[in-house]
Amino acid sequence: MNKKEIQEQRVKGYFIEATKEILKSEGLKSVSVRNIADRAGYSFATLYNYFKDVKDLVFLCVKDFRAECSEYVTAHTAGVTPGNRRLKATVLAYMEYFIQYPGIFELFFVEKLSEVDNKGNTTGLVTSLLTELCAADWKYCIDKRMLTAREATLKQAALLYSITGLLTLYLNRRYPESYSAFLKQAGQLIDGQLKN
Amino acid sequence: MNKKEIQEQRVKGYFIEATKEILKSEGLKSVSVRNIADRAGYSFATLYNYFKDVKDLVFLCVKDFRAECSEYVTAHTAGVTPGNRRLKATVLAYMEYFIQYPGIFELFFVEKLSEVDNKGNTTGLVTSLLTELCAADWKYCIDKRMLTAREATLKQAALLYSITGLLTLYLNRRYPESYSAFLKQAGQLIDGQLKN
DNA sequence: CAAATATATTGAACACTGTTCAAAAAACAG
DNA sequence: CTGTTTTTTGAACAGTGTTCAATATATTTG
Repeated sequence: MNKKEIQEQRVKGYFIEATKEILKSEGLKSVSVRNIADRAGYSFATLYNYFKDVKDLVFLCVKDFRAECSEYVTAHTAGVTPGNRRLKATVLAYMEYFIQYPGIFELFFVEKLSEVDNKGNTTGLVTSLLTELCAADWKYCIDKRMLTAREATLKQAALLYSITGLLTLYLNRRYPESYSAFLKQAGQLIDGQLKN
Repeated sequence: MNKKEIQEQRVKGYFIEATKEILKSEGLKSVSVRNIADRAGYSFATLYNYFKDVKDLVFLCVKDFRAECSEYVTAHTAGVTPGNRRLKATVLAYMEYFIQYPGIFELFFVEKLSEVDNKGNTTGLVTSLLTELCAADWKYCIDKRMLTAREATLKQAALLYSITGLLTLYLNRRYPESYSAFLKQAGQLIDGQLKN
């Protein structure tokens, strides 16, 4: 039945929305079956009629947050000169988003998936985001003969790993100790990767 | 009394040893108060007479693992030509150690500390390890006029972030998908950072 | 050595976690 | 309204970390 499917999607949406709210406000540590269900207005047991387990539900949020992060970055880099300038602005905005929502960083890069969740393919969604956001500017640099395609691929990978590492250390270990020091490191990192 | 202190350190050692065993074999997910106490031969309640909470105990393992990792790396880079060659070998051995013990990577870079645990200063122990292991070779490169001191500092930081990010993505998201692809990325990353 | 005191160890209890399942409630069909 | 199907639900179970009063073990004292 179509009606059933619509209603099912609606209820699923309530649970997903509740989970996203908790992730953005209190973070991953506060995400629990009872907590989600309370916010969604259902019993905790109802959750299991719509999702096979809580991890399944949690990782369904990745798609939405990916889109939100994408919008955040494009909104904060509108009007910046294409090429290296916008590349740097893009990466900085990307980091800003996760600094603002540490729970989403945890969800994207830290929290273990349940088991073979090849369906959602979280890894692909997560790792392709920065690549996608930078794609136009890498292409710009290649077209302007500032880089070869191979160099761009290498730099893009290096940038993804560096940024992920810096965010990991800052969010989990407060390293560097201050936000200004973090920003300085981020700047040096990006400049270092783009130079030459 | 000195006798009391010796005995206290002994019992503490039993708990720490038990925790380290679990971390190396089953990983962080299997570390629980009851699990540790069972292995140590005590009741779970006894643990709280020696440590303020389980996180306190867990992070006391960092010091030992740091030393172990250090030994692992120096043992696996003995006889390698100093400079860029040994720098690369050092970083690769450093990664190997965490690939071998993913639970220790989690402990070092992921697991949240309880509260202000400034006493143990986990962050310092963790972030200074790679720096320490590479120090002699950076110095070598500077002395040989291959790098300026400032360049070395920048490259050292970039390397720490890249390596941490690559390990994070590989251990938590299986990205890249195979170990051989991971090693290839690691090689490219190190070469890229060391070049020029 | 025996009694009194101090210390160490312990299990019960509490509040949480995720998950399952049979019973109750609601929706739908005839 | 009755009978059937679907949805929702709380009880229950096995886990988690932590606290605390009771017990068992050492140590000191008479």
